[in-house]
Amino acid sequence: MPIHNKQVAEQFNRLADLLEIQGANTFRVRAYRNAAQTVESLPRDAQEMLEDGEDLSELPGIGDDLAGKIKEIVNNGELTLLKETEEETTAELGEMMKLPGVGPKRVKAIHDALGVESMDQLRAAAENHEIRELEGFGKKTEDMILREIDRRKDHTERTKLSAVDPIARSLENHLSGIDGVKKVVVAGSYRRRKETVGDLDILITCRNDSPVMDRFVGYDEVEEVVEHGKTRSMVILQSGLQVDLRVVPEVCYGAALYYFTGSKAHNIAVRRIAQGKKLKINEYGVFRGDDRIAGATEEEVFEEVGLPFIPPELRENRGEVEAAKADKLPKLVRLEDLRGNLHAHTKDSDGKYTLREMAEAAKKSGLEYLAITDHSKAVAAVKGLDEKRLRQQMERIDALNDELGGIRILKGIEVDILEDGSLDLDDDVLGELDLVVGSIHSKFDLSKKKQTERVIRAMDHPSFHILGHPTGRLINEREAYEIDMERIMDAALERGCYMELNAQPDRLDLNDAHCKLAREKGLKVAISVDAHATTDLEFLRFGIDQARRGWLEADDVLNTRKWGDLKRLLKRD
DNA sequence: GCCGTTTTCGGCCCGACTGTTTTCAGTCG
Repeated sequence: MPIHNKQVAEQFNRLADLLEIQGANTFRVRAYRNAAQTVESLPRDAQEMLEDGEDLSELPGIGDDLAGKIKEIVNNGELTLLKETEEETTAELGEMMKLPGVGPKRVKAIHDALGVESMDQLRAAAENHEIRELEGFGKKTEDMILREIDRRKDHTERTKLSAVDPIARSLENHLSGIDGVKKVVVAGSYRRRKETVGDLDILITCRNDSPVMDRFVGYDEVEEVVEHGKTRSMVILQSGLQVDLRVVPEVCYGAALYYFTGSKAHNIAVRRIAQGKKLKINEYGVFRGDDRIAGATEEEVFEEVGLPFIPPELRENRGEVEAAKADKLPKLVRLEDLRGNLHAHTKDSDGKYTLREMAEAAKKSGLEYLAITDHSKAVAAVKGLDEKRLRQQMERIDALNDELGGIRILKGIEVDILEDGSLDLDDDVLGELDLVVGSIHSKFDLSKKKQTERVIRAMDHPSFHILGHPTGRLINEREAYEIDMERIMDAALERGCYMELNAQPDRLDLNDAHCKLAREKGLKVAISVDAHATTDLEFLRFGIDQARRGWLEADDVLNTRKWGDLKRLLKRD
């Protein structure tokens, strides 16, 4: 049975929760949490790596013990230590710790004093006012526990970056307009442009007499004020999103921005380097002894630590600190580097606009080329094109290219990869196209081996160029299908095929780790919006965000090239 | 439990806010 990294990470996290309740060494607990994070962000399953004979103890934060435990989970599906700990401590206590305001000490106190072992019992104890009687607890804590139990159900998921973007922007506007406010910036995973965001961390600088904190907690969209302090406040918006606001002195702005941008793992790695130079970094600055020697800007902070500026998107402790030390940071691709888009639909299949409308929108947005890639006939539900309709569309594209100046429309298709790996259209017509994107839209549940071979067989086709949305995942909705990404990438390299980074904010597929893997292999990636409407062209920026998180440079991206150069790259022999 | 240009033992980030305290513990980020 395949065991995925997510399951390994889950077991480590559960174990960490329970150990914490038992009062285990906090650093031991942290070691499990760090390991969970490391494993989850690997581009390949640990199971595969083990099968290939790789030594997992070489991974950062994984020693002999944890490597052995990963092996145990992969081989047995479960971890003996976790099972034992769950028996000693009751598995559901770990769930209680996820309630905001309830940590290991309080769970243990409630459990020991009242015998509470489940969420239902916790609610009953709170409703019977048993909790407020405990030492160290009171009415407010009891009320909070009840409130958080109710909120828990609809508050578990992280929010997609694209959904958070407009919320963050209107908050920024609101705060910028308040009297005395100088700088406003959203830090955290939002600034790192992570595909999903847990909460918003906003930093501001302002005059001492600015009413910004009161105006923040009084913002229209605020549903609940969790904290309201002088330098820090926290609210929950009607959308369910949590927002933290911090007021920082101007001399500390850079240090605070750096600190609150994270990630935590990255910050710790850099702080270690600082320690080696007898420096201390915190949100107030870089200190030598009691002297603040930097802090007003992020650049200053990096300079004092002796590192070049590391772009926020890279700050995940995935090798960027080592790369910075060696002065080998990538020069990340930018939105303005993109010259074209290689995946777009029209009304001929499931797009919302005509060929001409899509072409004009692309031209207006400054693109030099746009590939029209409607669905093929297998996707009958969206009237996918057969050979005849595709040829008609190709003629219309030729005519449009003669008429329109300033943009080139490429004749393409998003052809279905059928279950056996064959393509859904005749070889002849595929050979006449400028661009063939091949995608999977059916049979998501094949075994990993079959799914992988299906895709490789599709890439054997001499007209195949780019694998569309390579894992099929939909963020928060559908898991990736089982596929051996490393084999797929190696096969693509051998055949002269490429990967798509689908920039639809619901997809962002390839993910960041896969992009990094592609780059390491020297496999180029197309950043494509998969546009179904003229307005979708805007989504290219989400693709760029993800590409940057995946360390991609302009040269690693197919569509940073002029059409003439791209055409040569697409030529297979 | 991890890790090593202070190292194989003894560190591992630390400050703000809240609620419960009457000087601080717990939690969070």
